[in-house]
Amino acid sequence: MAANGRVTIREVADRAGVSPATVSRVLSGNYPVPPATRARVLKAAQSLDYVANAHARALVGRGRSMVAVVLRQLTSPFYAQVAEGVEAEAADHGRLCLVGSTGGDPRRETELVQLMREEGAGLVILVGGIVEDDAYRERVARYAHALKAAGSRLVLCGRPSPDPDIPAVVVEFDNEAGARAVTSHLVSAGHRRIVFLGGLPGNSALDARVAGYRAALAEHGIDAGGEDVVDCGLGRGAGHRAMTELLSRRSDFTAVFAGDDMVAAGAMRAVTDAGLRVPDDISVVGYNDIPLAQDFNPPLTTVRTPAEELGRAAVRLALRDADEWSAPAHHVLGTHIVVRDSVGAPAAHRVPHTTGGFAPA
Amino acid sequence: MAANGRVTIREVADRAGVSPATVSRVLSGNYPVPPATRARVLKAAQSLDYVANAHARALVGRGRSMVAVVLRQLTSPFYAQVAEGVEAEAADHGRLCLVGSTGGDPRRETELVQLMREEGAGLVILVGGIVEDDAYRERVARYAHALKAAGSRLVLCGRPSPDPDIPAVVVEFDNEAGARAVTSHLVSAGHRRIVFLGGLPGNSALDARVAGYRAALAEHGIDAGGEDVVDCGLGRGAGHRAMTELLSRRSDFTAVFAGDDMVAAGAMRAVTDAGLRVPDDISVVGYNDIPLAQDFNPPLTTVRTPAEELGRAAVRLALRDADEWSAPAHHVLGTHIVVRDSVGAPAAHRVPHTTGGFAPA
DNA sequence: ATGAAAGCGCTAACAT
DNA sequence: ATGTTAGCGCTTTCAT
Repeated sequence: MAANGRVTIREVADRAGVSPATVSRVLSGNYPVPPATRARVLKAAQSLDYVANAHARALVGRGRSMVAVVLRQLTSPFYAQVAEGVEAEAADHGRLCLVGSTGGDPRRETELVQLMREEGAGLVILVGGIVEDDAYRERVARYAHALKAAGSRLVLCGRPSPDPDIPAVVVEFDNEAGARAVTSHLVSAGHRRIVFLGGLPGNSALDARVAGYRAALAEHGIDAGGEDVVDCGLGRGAGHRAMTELLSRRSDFTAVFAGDDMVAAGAMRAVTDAGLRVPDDISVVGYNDIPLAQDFNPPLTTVRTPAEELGRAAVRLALRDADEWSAPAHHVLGTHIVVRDSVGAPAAHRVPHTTGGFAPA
Repeated sequence: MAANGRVTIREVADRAGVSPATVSRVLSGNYPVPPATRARVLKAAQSLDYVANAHARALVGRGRSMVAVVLRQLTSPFYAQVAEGVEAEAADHGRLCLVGSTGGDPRRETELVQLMREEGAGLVILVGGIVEDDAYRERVARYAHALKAAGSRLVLCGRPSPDPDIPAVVVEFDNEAGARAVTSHLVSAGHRRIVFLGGLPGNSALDARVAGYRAALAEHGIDAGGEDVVDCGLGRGAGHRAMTELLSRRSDFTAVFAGDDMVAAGAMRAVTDAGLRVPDDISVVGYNDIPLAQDFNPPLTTVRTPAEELGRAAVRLALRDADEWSAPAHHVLGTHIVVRDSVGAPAAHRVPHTTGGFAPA
């Protein structure tokens, strides 16, 4: 037995009365071995409960490399779905899945990419929108080139490539189209004053949603003052706080477009806390269609983004890409709006008065 | 450059004009090296963008082993929280985290444990309740011994050890106490006929909750017929289906204790669909206190199980255990009930009539 | 058909 | 202070 306690191929060989080379041949199965010896070796391996040492295999270039996912957090329903998709597709390809969460800290992200490189991950998947500043662009370019040099691939999942020339596979949603669709839905229901809750300037995903929201408004000839997007960021808490404050300051809007479903959850709770009702007093739409969106009060009208498929596509494309030595792929997945009960006609009593004494934080 | 494209320690050595051993010494930092050479080596490594090969390190026994989590699925809010705790604590110990989901398939579980063994994971954490049959007990014993033989540890997280003698660390909640507490809460509110929705015979966690529920009822001198626990299993869908059916068949109960919050979500939706209200017509309590429980309609009274702490404790204890070569640890984490708005007084119009024509499925 | 030997990238005695 | 050597567990020529 090896020093660390693991059974080695050597011991199996001894037990079976053959050389390590022969054991390797039957275990790898890529070389013809007479059934008799083959059986003997297999029996020896089984009785010793032998498991191959993945590190040794990797060292000689025979290991299946791992798929690494780096995300902000696992407990966000959206990220969890993406991670699940990644894991499932990785499993389908016989790969193990390494995860790391950053909590949104760029330093931790760099550290994780480094660790994944040490580990020889074949795919490093960065998931979720982030604020795209110069430092970020520079970082991503570094990751991509370093990974490529080592024969691995960087995958940007749910965020655009900062530069089309960096060697990264990107898979994302058309956030702008989705946002335009829900906004139009709100307008069709009669709403004219719609606030966007949950902007995060610099964040690619949110910026695109804001752009879609503005585009839809413009299409319908509605003039949305800049003050109609509240940059409170994401998360249930942020939505609750921002909505509470908004309610105390303004009464000129009849609908809110939440940056994502968690923000919508917080916002709806704030509406209820204020003694108002959704959708009678205020309509709300969200984004992502997390599994529990149908259990909100009322069930939430939102945009369905196939999160699990995003994760699956990330590994599928990157793996295919790696096999074919082809050019970096760029895929965008479609989204669609799912109508439930959180949108109604605008409340008659909430009259628009453009001079609402409101100023952006 | 190595065949696979990675920069090796050899190249760094050449570039710095020293031997590989010297490079190793400065990089590992566990051996005094004069500042001058040290700087030279560091510069060379940096300019070559060298990253150590974790496999080579692991092979010589110098790698930090990984922490592996095996769970049913990542998208369950409860499991996601546990996984997040595991990842966080692993990170705090400088360990990377490997995940695998089984979808509840024992064969996949075995396969994953095997892969984790190949990978040399120092900790293999099995999370979540399962149905405990003989095959399961036998499997877990095998895992535990195999892992121990290789110097690793098996951790049972949120499930009891099938046998106190197997070398596994176990960390779990006192499900019975938690269930007894919420049940008592319901009884204190005046409820006498409470159905338990979401039993799953053989599943350790659910069985314990059912036991706690029965114990509380017995304490209060209430005779719960065996027909008051509905074995519909977990998940939102199961809860919705079971509750819908229950509502169509019986009207003699005034409260339901859902096996977990997702079941509660489905059940509450079913109540609403039936034109009834929570808690006016029927009171509902859940289990786990997932983050969105406060956003249910109405906010859910439930039992808080510190899921993230469960995950953290799993790795903390197992790592400590491994260091000290001490005996297998067994920890149970406390839970507490959090009161929100889903429990009210029993509806006067829902009169108990014990002969409800109801028969268990 | 199967064994012996070299080597993957790294670290740790053991020299010098 | 630093280089040389051996060897971790495995696969794979190259012999036999």
